[in-house]
Amino acid sequence: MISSITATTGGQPVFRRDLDPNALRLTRRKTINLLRNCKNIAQVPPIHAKIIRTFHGQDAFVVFELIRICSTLDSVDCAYDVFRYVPNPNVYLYTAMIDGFVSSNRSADGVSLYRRMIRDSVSPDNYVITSVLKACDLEECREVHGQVLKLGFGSSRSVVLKLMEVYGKCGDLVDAKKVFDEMPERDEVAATVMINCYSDCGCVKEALELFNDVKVKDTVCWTAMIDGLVRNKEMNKALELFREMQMENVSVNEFTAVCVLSACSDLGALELGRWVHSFVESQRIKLSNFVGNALVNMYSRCGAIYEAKLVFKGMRDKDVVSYNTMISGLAMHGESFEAIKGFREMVNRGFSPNEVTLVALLNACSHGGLLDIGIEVFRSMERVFHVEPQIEHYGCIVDLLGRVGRLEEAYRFVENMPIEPDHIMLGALLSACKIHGNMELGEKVAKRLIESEDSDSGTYVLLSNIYASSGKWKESSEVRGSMRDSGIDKEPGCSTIELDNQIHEFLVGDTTHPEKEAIYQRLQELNRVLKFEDVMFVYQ
DNA sequence: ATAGGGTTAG
Repeated sequence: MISSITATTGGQPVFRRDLDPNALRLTRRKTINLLRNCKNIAQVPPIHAKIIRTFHGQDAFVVFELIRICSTLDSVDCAYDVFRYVPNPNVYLYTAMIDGFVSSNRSADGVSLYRRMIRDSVSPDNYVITSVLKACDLEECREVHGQVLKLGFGSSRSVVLKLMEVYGKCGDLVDAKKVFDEMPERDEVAATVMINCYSDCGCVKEALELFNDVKVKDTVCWTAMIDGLVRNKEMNKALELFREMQMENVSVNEFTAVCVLSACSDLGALELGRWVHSFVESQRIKLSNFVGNALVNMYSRCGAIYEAKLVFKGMRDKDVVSYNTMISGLAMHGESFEAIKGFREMVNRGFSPNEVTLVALLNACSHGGLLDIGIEVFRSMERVFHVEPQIEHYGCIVDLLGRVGRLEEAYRFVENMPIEPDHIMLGALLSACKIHGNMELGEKVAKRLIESEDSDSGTYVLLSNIYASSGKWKESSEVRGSMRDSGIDKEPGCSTIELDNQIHEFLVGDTTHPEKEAIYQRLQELNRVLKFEDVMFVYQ
């Protein structure tokens, strides 16, 4: 990217003499349109060069557009290169730049730019305040809140709504509620934001109470409540609310469909998912990428990989998320080579794989036992795809080594990693130790897990099983005992299954289902089949 | 010229 400069000769800016105000306006219009049509950051530099020639990088309207385009094209550094050479940026430019930082997950840069703006005595408006609030943590939010009151933006609707939202996101329900209560007209929009605050803080009960108090609820309000329930893992309640919504004749849109599909994915509610699919088609709800991706995800996670592929194939403007969803689904179903094929197609079509793509691809390798490919992918992550390996990627490699039985190597890998292992990674290693019968290493890993205090009941159970299977009965029962003492055995395992549009829920040790005898008998049969298949697999 | 309630991948 070319750096914008103020062209000077002997200290004086040079302006093109042949541009009268009308011509300037026309050129500005044309340039902005050119910028808006850019699909790729590579198309921007020639236009930028022209902007420097024509406007000397000083026309706020054009620069504003330039900053926004660079940001939307995932090139916030280019946007900043433009911004930092503007001598006295106005509040519009600050807003665009802060927004750019926020959407690239660079909140700290957004906040410090806002501070610089205040220091440079540029008066904030309600737009820039809502922008910077998105970047704030709790302390910064309080600071901006103070300024808001001092500067008289306390009655700006968008500012107040954003303040509530950020307080909620930061877990400060008290202040969110305070702002809400102080609003002169608490309409359904404000209530929707407050419902989200409750959901963000895990207060489902309060969210539902407020929801029930809202007199006239529109699609957005219903959708927010359904989504809040989904995010808090109250799937059945979410689906119940969805049915209620339709009985109240509130129209369902693509947002609602995506939320419900996400609930179906979690519950494995294939039939309801299919129903939402046909509902989307019959209601002519826009089959956007959001909906398409949610459908692909729902079908894969409900075990219907064929239908997932069908939806995926039918999507015309697939994006990175579409590919990631499909590759993850294929990996989940053990179709490792299909997943790799999907990855190749994605790269060939010019998409840049991101960190999620690489997790999916590594998972595919792991599930297929493709050690060499997996290691190769991991090694090329940074060099070829410019993705810095995160804990999830390291975890995939540990999983991969563990699965193929190279446990010592996996342990060495963990010890040599530049980051600390988390309980998920150690848990994967632990179960690999159990599967491959490496008791010494298993014991070492389990102890490390329990010391880290991040362990769940599963760790204790596995450690106790490891002791039991090597005849160390005393140690085994001691582990069970310390599990009870630590109160960690309280979390009940839960699973659900959908049958004839009914979601059946089962808790660990649950014997309340009317058909429990038939269910447990069938379970035992399945266990025998699985054991047999496992043995066959080993001796193949 | 800008924002202002709800969505997908691990």
